[in-house]
Amino acid sequence: MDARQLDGLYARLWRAYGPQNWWPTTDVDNPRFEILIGAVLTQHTAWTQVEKAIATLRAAGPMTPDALLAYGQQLPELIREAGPHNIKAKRLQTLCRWFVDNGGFEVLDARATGDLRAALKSCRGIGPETADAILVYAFDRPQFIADAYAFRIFERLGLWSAPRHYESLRECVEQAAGPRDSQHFNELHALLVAHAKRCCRKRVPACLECCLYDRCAFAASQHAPRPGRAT
DNA sequence: ACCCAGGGTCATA
DNA sequence: TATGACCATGGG
Repeated sequence: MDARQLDGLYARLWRAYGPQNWWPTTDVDNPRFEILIGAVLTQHTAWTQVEKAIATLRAAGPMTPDALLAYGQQLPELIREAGPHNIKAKRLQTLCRWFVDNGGFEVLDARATGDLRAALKSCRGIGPETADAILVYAFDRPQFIADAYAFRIFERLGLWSAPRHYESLRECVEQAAGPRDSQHFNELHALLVAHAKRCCRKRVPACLECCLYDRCAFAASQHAPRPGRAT
């Protein structure tokens, strides 16, 4: 994967889907903290479910780390609709404890990206992808989020064939992208998710409605035609 | 009745 | 290091 291929993909995604305005938040007072919560809640869980859990949390009280910690053992019930809620309640409270103990945004904003990333990952339940999502959307750091959608799309475009190792794809894309603004990675990830949801579903292995085919919004793409298909 | 979702951890071998 | 089980609710 080189810069031309990556830029070409980005341009086609942008043309097809336009600005995604991520990360979606509902809290006008402290949207940044809500991103941390949403990043944990959305682990292996549909975003529609996360919205419900966040709405329940907001109805219960302020979305602050202290409030979430104070819920104690009743936090799981408040986020019940977000998939594995018992585990996620613990992860949220671990993250809240870390956030408070490390001085909140005021202090965290001053830390170098690599250091901040390592600190986030030291929390149980915060893996590489969740850490990068938080870095991009809550801390405006330029990181590529190498999620399952990214692997699926890059594989189907012939831009990735190695094993699905998170750091490998992240480094490869960041290398190809070159020096970029956080907004670029913000939009790139959101566009990949938008495209995956629209026409790269998991159960369509041949990618019949994906960008390799004329019927898709990506039809004008410049990548090589599919083998066995008329040019 | 399945498969899947904006993952991560832990126990095995 | 590399799989598999597990979490657990709701939509397609």
